[in-house]
Amino acid sequence: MQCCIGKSPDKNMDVQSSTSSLVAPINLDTADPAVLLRDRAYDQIKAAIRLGQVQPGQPLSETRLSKQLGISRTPVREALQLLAQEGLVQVIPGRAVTVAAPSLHDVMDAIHVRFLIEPEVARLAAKHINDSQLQTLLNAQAGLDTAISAGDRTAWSRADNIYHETISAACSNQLLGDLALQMRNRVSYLSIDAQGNWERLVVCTVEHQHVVNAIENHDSEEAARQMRQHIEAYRESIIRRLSHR
Amino acid sequence: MQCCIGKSPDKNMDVQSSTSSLVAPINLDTADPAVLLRDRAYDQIKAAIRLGQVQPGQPLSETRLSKQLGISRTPVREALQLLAQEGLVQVIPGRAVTVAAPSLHDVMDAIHVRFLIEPEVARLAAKHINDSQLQTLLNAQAGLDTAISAGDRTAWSRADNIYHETISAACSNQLLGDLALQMRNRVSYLSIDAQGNWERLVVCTVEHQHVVNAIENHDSEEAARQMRQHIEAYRESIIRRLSHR
DNA sequence: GCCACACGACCTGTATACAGGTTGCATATC
DNA sequence: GATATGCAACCTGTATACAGGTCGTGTGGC
Repeated sequence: MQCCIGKSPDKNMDVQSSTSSLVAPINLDTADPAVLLRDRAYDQIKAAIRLGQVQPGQPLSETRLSKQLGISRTPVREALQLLAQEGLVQVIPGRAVTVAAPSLHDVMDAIHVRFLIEPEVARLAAKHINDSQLQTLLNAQAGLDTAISAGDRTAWSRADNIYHETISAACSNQLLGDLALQMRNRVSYLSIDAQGNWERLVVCTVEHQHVVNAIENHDSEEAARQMRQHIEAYRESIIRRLSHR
Repeated sequence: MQCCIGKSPDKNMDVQSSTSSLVAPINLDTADPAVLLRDRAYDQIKAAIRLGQVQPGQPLSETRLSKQLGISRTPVREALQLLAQEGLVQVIPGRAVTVAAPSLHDVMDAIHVRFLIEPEVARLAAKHINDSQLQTLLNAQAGLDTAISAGDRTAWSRADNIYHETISAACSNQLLGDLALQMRNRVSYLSIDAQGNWERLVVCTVEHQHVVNAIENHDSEEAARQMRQHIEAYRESIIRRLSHR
């Protein structure tokens, strides 16, 4: 049961109704009109899911979202369908759209795919990365280190995103890179992952460093090997966390 | 330039206009109303692309498709966005939607992903396939053989689809299986692939048989190995065909 | 004969309208 | 008090309306 869904809606307040706003309204005046509303809605909803502002299983009503974003249902609906295709939301036809709540089996399936894909992404990145991308990657790694020193989970997560996005972009196979990011996004917002214990983040940062080192040395095989180890450790950390409950 | 696009449309014939129908209209009376129009539009458009009834690069106007299918633009638009996500059509925002015309580089990227994914699909299928799926697979293989004997390309293609769909379904990782099918669909409609020379189809059928044998014997490693060889041969056949031009 | 420009058909992106269907609550009945 | 039933709000799926923008064609000027 969600706190703000059963509430009787104020019919007079047609925009930004009494429901607590899970997503910020889109400012139609200042925003670049060339960017489609659909894409902006997509970004906002995706961010809300990734930040945990809406929980897995929670319904995402098109009507409500369109009011909160200050746009019509059409672009919201299209954004939700994109997210459904990526596995972040689940559509129950004719009934509801909810934040996806993948089972443990689903999570393991996604990790399995990551295990197949990401070592190859790292291998290719080590071969094809350019100077600017390498600099971004090194900065991201530095960001991870800093976040660990500062004990800042949010900063770590931000740097981690840049880290993965940079490697995916550097692999010279856009399809493969996009798939890698998608597989990651499929599970990264789940509490099982996002709130991983601090010790794991520390270890993870070291693993990331190993991958970065290999990429910096353009050592493809080593990069793939390190990434494989990283995914394997990630998989085991999730299994361990589950068995602890 | 398409033959029927520049034609001045007959405003009076509001449905099924003079444009030659690339997709058959959806019969709203007989069809199951539980199936969404979006999904039926998706199936029809996808089939038209896969059958080569619309060529890569050719524009797919929402308006025209909705008239041809006898439904409104909304479900057509949603179907096109699904297809765009799967890489079968390309959206040029604000301008047009066209049948995707991937470059050689794009094709090679997709094959690279298949090379990573499909051997694992075969490996898992050999482990997890059930009796009914195995029977379907054996039937599909028999269909391939029959089609080769009869010299029937269409029948071969149909059996090939069932073959791949069955293996993907049998791999017990739905995400992985779906990805495998998607990667295949991304290129299978291209003339470079679909009209592969006959000799290749004969060899391909033998390769398929090797995979089937391994799966039937539940020999995972051998299934993976055979599938790897199959994809590699496929890749080389495409390179060979291109260098012949 | 060639180029610039204006017009018009068409198309996409977005908003809104309409038609079922579902869900949950309140009331009535046993 | 527990269960059945009816109602009302809401929601999705689909259709339609509206607002720009794009592209090709045809005409006028040079």
